[in-house]
Amino acid sequence: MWKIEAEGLDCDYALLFPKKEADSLYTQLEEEVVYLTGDKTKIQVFGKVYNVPRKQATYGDAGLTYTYSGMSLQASPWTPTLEYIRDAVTKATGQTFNFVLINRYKDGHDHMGEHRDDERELDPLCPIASVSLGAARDFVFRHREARGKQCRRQINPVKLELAHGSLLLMNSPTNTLWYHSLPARKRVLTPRINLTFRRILQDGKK
DNA sequence: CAGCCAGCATATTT
DNA sequence: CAAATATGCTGGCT
Repeated sequence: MWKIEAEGLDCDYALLFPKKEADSLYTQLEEEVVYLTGDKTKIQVFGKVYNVPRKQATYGDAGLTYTYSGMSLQASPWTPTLEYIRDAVTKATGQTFNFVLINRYKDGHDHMGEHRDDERELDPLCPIASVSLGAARDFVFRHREARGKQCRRQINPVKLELAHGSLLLMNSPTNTLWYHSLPARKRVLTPRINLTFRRILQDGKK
């Protein structure tokens, strides 16, 4: 397990699963996970509607709802594989989670834009655990004050590669001060499944 | 070289 | 004010 640190950024990175186990978890998830369809695959940004450039699914404890970008997503009940991964993350980090957002990037064209995980129902003090399975992908952090043409400060972005079977733990206050993204990588031809384990507050108020 | 790719600023309206 | 988007531009690499 090693530390990734910068001003206001605090992450831990580790290989959680050896290759063989990661392979079988990946295969099981490809069979088990049911991704969102219909309206839930659309997103509205700057007044325009787009198809989300990846597939998404939400699992978690009964009754939990996760809201972002104006849509409300209900958690499906945990599958055995997801429980297994969740418990492995808890064992490695000492943190407990009641929800997981799954993003599936079918190849290097699928991606995710710059954002922070600052939803209302997330406790900003709880870390978010990101498990990667499948194709390795680059991952980029940028400080919020180092964005835009006339940014206040010059702070270098932090880049890393998320490997098959890896765990990235994003600790407070990383998610408040830094944006992160999964840029497109046209040369990547195979899928990556990413699971971000979170703790959602029951009565989400911030 | 030409074509592709990556990085980054910007669009626009709720 | 800020946005889990795409696009257009620049500059670099193959």
